[in-house]
Amino acid sequence: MKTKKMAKVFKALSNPNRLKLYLQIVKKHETSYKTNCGCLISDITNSFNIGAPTISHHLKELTNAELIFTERQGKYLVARVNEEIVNEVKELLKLH
Amino acid sequence: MKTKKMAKVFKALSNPNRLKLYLQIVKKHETSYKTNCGCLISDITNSFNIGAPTISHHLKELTNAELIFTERQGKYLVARVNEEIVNEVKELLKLH
DNA sequence: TCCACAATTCGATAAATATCGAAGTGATGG
DNA sequence: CCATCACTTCGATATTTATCGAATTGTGGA
Repeated sequence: MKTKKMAKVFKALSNPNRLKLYLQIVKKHETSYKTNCGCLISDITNSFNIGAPTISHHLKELTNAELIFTERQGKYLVARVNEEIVNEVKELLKLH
Repeated sequence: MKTKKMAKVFKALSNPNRLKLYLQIVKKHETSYKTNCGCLISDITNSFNIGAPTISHHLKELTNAELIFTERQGKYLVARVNEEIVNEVKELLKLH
């Protein structure tokens, strides 16, 4: 069932704060594209007016929907965009 | 705030049944593209195993997110896809 | 070793939502 | 007219969810 998986992706993007979070990760991802160094979450956290537990929760949702990958680098958490799934979304929304 | 509007669109697509509903409308839309005759809801309703009130609710959500337009034609309700907003979504998800 | 910092887990709560059945509306065909 | 059909509205309910503060874990630097 592809719709179910896609619905999950849309749900992950359906909260304004979480969408903003995702877009930030995308943006950082682009900025650091050559080095592929990913995106430090702590940088983002400070620019949001929601608490760290909530950020953590949102990241888990994004990860669960396979929109991002996260990886621990020592003290910090690094996020990377999964471009594959974005392409699936665009494919689904293709109009003729 | 564009993210808020887009989050609403994603929320509208975040329920599996509602996504399926939307995709059906898209499909019918394509089928009847030349005649631009839109999509009869009652046709769709019968192929879903959820009640009419729920369908009605979902249609309102899709309309509210501006993903579709609906129009009454006598006894029936006709739905049309708003291609404009799909393009906005694709624009937002554009990776570089 | 201990402190400060980044992030997670836990428990709680208020708000949103998907779905239903029953009742209501409005158009059509007999 | 009246019955039927397509859809909507209403009221209820169970589930999900966004967010918080407090406590916890784990890492690196002093």
